Amino acid sequence: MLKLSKMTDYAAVVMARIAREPDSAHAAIDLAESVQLPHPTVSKTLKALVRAGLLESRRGALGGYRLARPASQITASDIISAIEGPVAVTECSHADGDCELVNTCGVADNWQRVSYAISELLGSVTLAHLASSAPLRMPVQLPIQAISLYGDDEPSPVATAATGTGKR
Amino acid sequence: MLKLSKMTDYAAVVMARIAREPDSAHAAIDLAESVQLPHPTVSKTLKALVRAGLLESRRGALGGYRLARPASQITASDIISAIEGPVAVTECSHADGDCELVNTCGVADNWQRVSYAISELLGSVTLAHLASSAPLRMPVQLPIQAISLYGDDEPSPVATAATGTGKR
DNA sequence: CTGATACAGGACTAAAATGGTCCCCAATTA
DNA sequence: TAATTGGGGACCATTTTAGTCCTGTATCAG
Repeated sequence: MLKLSKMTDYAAVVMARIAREPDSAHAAIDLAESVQLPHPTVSKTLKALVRAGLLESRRGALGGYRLARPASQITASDIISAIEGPVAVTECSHADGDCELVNTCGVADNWQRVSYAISELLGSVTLAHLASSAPLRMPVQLPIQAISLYGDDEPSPVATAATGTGKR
Repeated sequence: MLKLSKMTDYAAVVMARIAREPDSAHAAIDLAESVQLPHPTVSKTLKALVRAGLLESRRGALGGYRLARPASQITASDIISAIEGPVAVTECSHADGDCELVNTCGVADNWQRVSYAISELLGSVTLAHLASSAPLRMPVQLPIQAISLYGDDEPSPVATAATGTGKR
């Protein structure tokens, strides 16, 4: 399925909800009400988003949550990472070298690149996009044209970029 | 993490292994040996790949598995779907209308498009690519340029395409 | 025809991840 | 000072996942 967890799903919904009314603070209980989800669950999600630096919180009466930065500067990738950790398709996509099967695996490098491409894609979708009711236009036949085999002699610029990314 | 399951990971590794030697039949036990994974597990994975139509099997002595079609015509998306079902980022990405929160959610449509884009991306990576030792060149900054907001009045071609896809 | 090989299908178990709840504490404001 | 609201983490139930095993069936060699 390559599915996001429910918590991440909730996070996106709640973030979008806040993004549509960015100038006021939103109490967890109100958000829970407006998205029709149980309060404790929403609350837990919000805490994670604060910890990840995507939301700011204020306690006390009149407190609540608001975006830490404009919705156009928060990406789908940010939200996903906040809840489930860095985007990586396979265990070894983040290149820590702790997989003892690297030798017999034979696909690790290429998975890493795929992972990187997905990560880029998700990084290009902002919360402003998600919250918008105007549909996005996604690159329909684009990937097929863009992907091509790279010469053996020529070092791939993507390879180095991808390797440098996946810290954990 | 947006992570594939281990079984899917194994599936990719094993498929790649077979793809590198497409003209002979490969017994499960030999494959298990060569990728250093337990035999029953590899066997289970292979069965699933046969059921999905990606591999053909033959029983008996001299039997084993081989690709059902050329490696260039098997995609990463095929392999993932074979093990974990159709690629979908969220529960509602496959548009069956069985999510009672659609009204309060507000992001379903856009997640569907993201899901579709990822699916396309994975559909453009073939087993031949994965098995190749030559690194792929992935579209590094491409998605950012390709994604843009779509006018409200103009119906998005992607929207219709995506909706038609996610049968289960 | 017989026996060895190798896949098919599915039951089963153990371990881990996930979703969700609850409680007590700290900060803020009226 | 009291009411409100988030912070942190413990905790539990359920589901999912990974992995094993067993019984059956097709194929081939001799």
